[in-house]
Amino acid sequence: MQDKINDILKKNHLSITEARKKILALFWESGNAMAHGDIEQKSSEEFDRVTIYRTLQTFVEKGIIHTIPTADNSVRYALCKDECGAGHHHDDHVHFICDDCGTTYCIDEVNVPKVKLPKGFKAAQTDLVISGTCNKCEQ
Amino acid sequence: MQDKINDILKKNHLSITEARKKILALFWESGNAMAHGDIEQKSSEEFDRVTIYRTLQTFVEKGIIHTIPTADNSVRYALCKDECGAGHHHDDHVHFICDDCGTTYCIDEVNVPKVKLPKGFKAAQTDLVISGTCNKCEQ
DNA sequence: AATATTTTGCAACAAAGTTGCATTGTTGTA
DNA sequence: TACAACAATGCAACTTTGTTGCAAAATATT
Repeated sequence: MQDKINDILKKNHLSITEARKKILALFWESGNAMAHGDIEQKSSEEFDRVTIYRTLQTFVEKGIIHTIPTADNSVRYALCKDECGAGHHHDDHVHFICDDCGTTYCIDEVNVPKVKLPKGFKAAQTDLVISGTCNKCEQ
Repeated sequence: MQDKINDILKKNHLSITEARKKILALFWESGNAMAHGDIEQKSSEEFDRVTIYRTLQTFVEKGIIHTIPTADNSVRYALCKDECGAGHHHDDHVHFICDDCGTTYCIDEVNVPKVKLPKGFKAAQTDLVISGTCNKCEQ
């Protein structure tokens, strides 16, 4: 996995640093989306808060991760599909946020339907955000 | 309009106060979604920041307004359809956020398609968030 | 290995949101 | 309408979240 991570960083002309390797690895291990706070905790204060902010920002700019809209104000990040292995890039995402445990899932099986917008509106990105109860939290 | 506003507040067992009347009126006048900051500006610092936070929170709890997920971390609020006059309540929303001017539109003409989720996932709310260029910002 | 470039951590700051409590405003009742 | 009960507001202090500039450290380039 370390090789894969190095590849991604090289491909994006980024220096290979401890912080970037660790944070990328965290995304892989978790599988789900993570908020800044999650990363801060999971890296057990190994890196400065500022470094994490800047790393996430860099990753978003390079298209390695993407932000997920949430109704509360917590920004969450997840690996872009490109980097998930599927190998095709697109800007449409379906995400499921569990109201119980807060976990954010990327739902890849579902396609975002094309929406016909009123005249003059041009879509650049479409996010379908579904909240409810996940399969771990249902009784 | 003042009557309508009073009705809504009464119906929800809320005291009729200046702050609530003014903030509800702002939502009507604007037509679009508003962030906390917008409200603070538009009420020209008539009310304490804390009052605005608490009022918005109360309105959300009572189902008078709802939050809109956004990819940046700005929480936005909009009137629920119930209170918009359409008279039917549902938890599915289509919103358009302009990357240029930042305006958030509630797109009512479009229906959120029902999405089939993996086993064990139960949807409570579905938000379709589209970002791009609005009809005022296109050249 | 030495230099150029990039990244990091620190400090200081700005913005956003929260909490407790005394004061004020609103409501229901006599 | 006046009074008591209750709810909402404003203030102050605080926490959390995110940003910026700059020197020190790590990484890349030759």
